Amino acid sequence: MKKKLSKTEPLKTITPGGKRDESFFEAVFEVARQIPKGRVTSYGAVAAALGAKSSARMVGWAMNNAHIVKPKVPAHRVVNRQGLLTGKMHFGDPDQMQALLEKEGIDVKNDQVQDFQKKFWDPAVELGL
DNA sequence: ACGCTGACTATTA
DNA sequence: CTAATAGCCAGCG
Repeated sequence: MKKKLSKTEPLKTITPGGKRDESFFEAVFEVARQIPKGRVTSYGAVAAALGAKSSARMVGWAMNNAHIVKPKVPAHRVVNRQGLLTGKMHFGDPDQMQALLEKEGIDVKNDQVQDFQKKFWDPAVELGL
């Protein structure tokens, strides 16, 4: 992270509070909200469920709005393919993500989810896709 | 309008 | 095993 002087609020096209733009984000948020407590998924899995498996980055980018939109999206349940908490630094407090996961019964060691594959929740399957 | 950056992933060396 | 590279798509200077 070189430097983040961007004071400007990211993304206004989503118009939080006034849902109307059915963008890629809403789809991501919807899926992310379906993640059961005590489960985790990956950006690629969500992207794949949306039909954009190649655009895992867009999912992560959408997550950037997750803590801005309502209702709040459990972005802490979304990790990378390795079960690594890559986005923990975006929660305001890096420890918040891990704390939330552990609170839900997920073991996290060194920013990595233990038994990730066992706790993995695939939206493409669970949602009947 | 062009180029850089990014909460990713898979492939190749 | 780890490191580097390409593909991805949208926002921002």
